[in-house]
Amino acid sequence: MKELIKVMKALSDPVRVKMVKMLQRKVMCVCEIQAALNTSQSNASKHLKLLEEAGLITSSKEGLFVNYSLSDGLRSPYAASLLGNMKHWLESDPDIRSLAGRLPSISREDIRGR
Amino acid sequence: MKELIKVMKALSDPVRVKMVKMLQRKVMCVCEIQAALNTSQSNASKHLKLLEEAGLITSSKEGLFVNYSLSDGLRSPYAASLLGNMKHWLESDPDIRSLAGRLPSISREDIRGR
DNA sequence: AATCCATATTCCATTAATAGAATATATCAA
DNA sequence: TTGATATATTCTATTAATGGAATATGGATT
Repeated sequence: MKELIKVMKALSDPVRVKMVKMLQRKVMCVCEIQAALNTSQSNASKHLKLLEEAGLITSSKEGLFVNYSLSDGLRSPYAASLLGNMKHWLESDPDIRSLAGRLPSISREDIRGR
Repeated sequence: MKELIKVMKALSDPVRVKMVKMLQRKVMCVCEIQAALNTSQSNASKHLKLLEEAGLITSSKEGLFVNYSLSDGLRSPYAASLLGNMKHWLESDPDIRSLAGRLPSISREDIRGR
């Protein structure tokens, strides 16, 4: 029960849902996610932690960067099912479409300058 | 997006998840649900309202009673998918099994006396 | 070593969620 | 109409969730 609640709670926030939708499109580091969502660094980091604890995403270090990607779902059947749903959900949502459109122009190399 | 968040939030609380699991087994009125969950009347009523607003359950009046049942999911594709998942999720959860076991002995006729 | 940089964590304030008690509403019975 | 009953709503208090600023951590670069 607790595990299910954790996954549901993780997907109960617009910021985190947007993060999942972004990671469906590409692997991203924290600073890229932060830039895409136009939020604070701590906020991005905290939301990502919640998603990871729910088994929805995973992280791996690459030098100073931490890359986040969608989970394979092996850890949580709830996460696996929901990730399957999320793949087609919100694909026509205006906010998600615009966010997805901006993704190609967001790269870690460009971020510091801006 | 808002609609999805509403459904996810609705299923992010143990009380409401238990309500859904109970309604998978039989149609119940508020006082039966309240008795099964051993909570206050206002609490039961409020949680049910949330579930209904999310499109997960529906209600119909029968005299003084209000019967709640699972939604057919026509109103919200998110609710429909999640209800499908919930059908097999938590079937072996101890709390849910014990709750389901108690259901047959809970009837509106008996409640006032106890 | 000293510094820089990306990320994580802590701190603090604000808002949302939850619960029970009290009250309001509506329907049935006498 | 009066009273009883099931449910909904309001009120109030407590806890959880959210967000930004500040700080800590750890790896890379000089």
